[in-house]
Amino acid sequence: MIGKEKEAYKRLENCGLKPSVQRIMIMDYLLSHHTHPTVDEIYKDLSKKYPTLSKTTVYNTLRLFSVYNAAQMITIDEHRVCYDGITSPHAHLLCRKCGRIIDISLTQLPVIPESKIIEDNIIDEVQLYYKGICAQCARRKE
Amino acid sequence: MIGKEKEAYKRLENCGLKPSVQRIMIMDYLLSHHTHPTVDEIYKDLSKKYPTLSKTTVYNTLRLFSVYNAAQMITIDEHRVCYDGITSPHAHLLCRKCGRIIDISLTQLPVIPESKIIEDNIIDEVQLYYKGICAQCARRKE
DNA sequence: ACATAAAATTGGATAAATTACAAAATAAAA
DNA sequence: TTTTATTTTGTAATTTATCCAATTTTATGT
Repeated sequence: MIGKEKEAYKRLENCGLKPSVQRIMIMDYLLSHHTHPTVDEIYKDLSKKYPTLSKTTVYNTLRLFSVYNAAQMITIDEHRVCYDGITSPHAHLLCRKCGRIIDISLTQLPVIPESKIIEDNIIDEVQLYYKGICAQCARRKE
Repeated sequence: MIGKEKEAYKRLENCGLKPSVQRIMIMDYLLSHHTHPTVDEIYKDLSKKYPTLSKTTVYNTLRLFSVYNAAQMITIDEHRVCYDGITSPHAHLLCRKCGRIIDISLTQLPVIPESKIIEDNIIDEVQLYYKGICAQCARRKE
């Protein structure tokens, strides 16, 4: 296993997931592409190097990651689910112009506890989504 | 037009939307069902009383509502989009047990501005999603 | 190491959600 | 009323995601 994949391997271990070739490959993709990729993007990219990879495996694996908190499932886009290898809390912005999903730091924002009881509901996951125009597109406008 | 639909009519007017029969019907449904219904639920219910209603119309109309801020589009559930006739800011909880979407008041929670510039990004919509177990299911557990 | 059991992956079929689009109906304007 | 614009409808097509049985890989016990 090459060095780059060490981190992926560790993440899987830490989350209690057996590190198969496919899981390492997919986790490594998430850790080296902070673009909030879709299943299809990951599948298309990885199947270049590993042609027997099944799309079902990509679906199953990413879902598994999100259940085991090894990755975040993002549902900001009504059309498709995206994934994020960064599991520390932060918000996401969907740009209505370019369609990209941008990370927004929570440092200046109200801190939202990851786990909490609110009105007797037991919360185990929080997602804060913004929609609008990203900084890049806002500049390009003029 | 019966009294119940007056509110729907007004909401459409206020949001700059022409009040057609279908739009009033769909808006009225949202205003009298605070269950965060899916397109399919709305379509199935309304087509009982109005059999020629097209599902495409329901899709188009709800999308229109969300663009004109006459309703909220909710993408907390990865499988389908839901709609909410309440446009004032509040959070949503998806219960992992019963699948319902529950409204969570923001009064005790950090206030999240509806419109703001964050790190040069222009924000025009905010969605705060929680996942976990709703109070009802949590009680039922024992 | 070998046989067996368990877990993970594969790929094709299938299902569900959503959109495209052109025709028909309705409403608005001239 | 005629014309024009808007809205609705219904079918077909697309996209996303899941099901499932066969295969492959990994783990377990002898």
